[in-house]
Amino acid sequence: MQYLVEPLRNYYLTKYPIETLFSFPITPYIQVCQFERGEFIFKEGSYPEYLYYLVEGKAKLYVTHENGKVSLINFLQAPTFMGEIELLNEERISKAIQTVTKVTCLAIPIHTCKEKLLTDATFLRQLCIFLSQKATTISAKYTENQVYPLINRLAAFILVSADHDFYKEKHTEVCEYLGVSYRHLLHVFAKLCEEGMIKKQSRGFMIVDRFRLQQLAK
Amino acid sequence: MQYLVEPLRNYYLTKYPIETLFSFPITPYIQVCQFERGEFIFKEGSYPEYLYYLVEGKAKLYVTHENGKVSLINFLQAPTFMGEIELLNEERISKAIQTVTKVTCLAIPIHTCKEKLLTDATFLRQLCIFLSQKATTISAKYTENQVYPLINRLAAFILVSADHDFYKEKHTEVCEYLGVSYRHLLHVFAKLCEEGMIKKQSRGFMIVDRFRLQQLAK
DNA sequence: AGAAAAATATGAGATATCTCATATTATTGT
DNA sequence: ACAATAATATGAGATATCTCATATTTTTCT
Repeated sequence: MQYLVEPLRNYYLTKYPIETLFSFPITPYIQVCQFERGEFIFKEGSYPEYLYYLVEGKAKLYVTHENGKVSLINFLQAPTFMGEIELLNEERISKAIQTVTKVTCLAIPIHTCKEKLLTDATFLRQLCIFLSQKATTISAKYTENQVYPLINRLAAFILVSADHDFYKEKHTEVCEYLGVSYRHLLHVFAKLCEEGMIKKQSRGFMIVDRFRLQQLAK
Repeated sequence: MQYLVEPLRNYYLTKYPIETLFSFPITPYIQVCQFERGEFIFKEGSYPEYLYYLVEGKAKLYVTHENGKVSLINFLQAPTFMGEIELLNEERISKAIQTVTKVTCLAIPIHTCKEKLLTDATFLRQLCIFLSQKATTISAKYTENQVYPLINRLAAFILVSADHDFYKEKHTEVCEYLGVSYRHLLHVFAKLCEEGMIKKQSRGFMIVDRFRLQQLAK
């Protein structure tokens, strides 16, 4: 991870104006930082020093269970806060965040800003909206996981993540996200191919029958 | 549902002081209302008129899927807000809330109070804390659902919900809460009995080997 | 460029969970 | 008190999903 200095710092602050989320001038407090692909933004167990606002790149939020299995709770994409739960509850970090691509964040130091933040109605309102949407998304995802078999959820996932009818996500990430074993994920991919809805290519799958895929996804 | 009048209204307002959650005097706006067991507090699809604060009783929050299955997302117990997500996002209600016992709520009319609420830092901060805890609870529940088979989760559930080593929850509710079929829930109860960890009684189960149950629950 | 690590692939067998059918018992409303 | 409704119970068979083992290919690091 590295902190950006001027003029780069200012470039990002201008490109992603964050002041509107606060009722006081936040810019002087903010550091702009970049994480390499694969770096950890938060590790389970520590206390966060910054509240981050992700502006570029993609990261994943996950938890490691006692039995060693990992659940990928969500992919995080701009714009999103990270570390807000710990800010509110003075807790240790219970979920790791690791970048998937190079990531740029605006970092608000908790030590110096906490009091200001927790009494700022503008910020708190934004945070409420953000948190409520997060809760809604997560609970929707998991109730669906529970009620539909993988073939339906995978059809839906292929549709939302394909770009120009071409799907190329990593199986290793997707099986954690959808909460199934790697093996089973491949079984179901094979089935969708057999049924002629998608077709395997060198580095991904081509959607060949969008209509039937949509029906499966419901 | 019925609204309580004085002196009962005042009795509840005194017993459950809610003013501390706001920076302005909220009491004049509040109605106290009671729902009978089994009544709906929210039905999917409508817009809420009140933000409720549950002070007595127990309710369940659930969602009905397109395939007709129902997921019980969470049991709601005092103290908790209901309808806060719709207040923040101006959305239709996407999750039904039905009471499990008789329920008493403090009801804040959205129509008259919305602006005041959404600019009140004290309230917003409380709501942020509430929402973040809700998000944490729900995501913990579902990631566990996904990673542990029912026998482990049921062991844990029996331990937390038993009273003096006696478990007497309704199977019909529990299978929805744990996200499995009724049939499968009973299979696993039978298994725990066979293994001698619990023992069936006329209207519930007695815990007879707490230690092994705890090991299963991990 | 070569070694190490990560991702992909596939088989075989086990098990967790579901669907549907049907019967009995308890609870609730009138 | 009785009818209606909800909850409990159990069997049989299907299927969704997991575990483990192992091989190949691709990507990353030095």
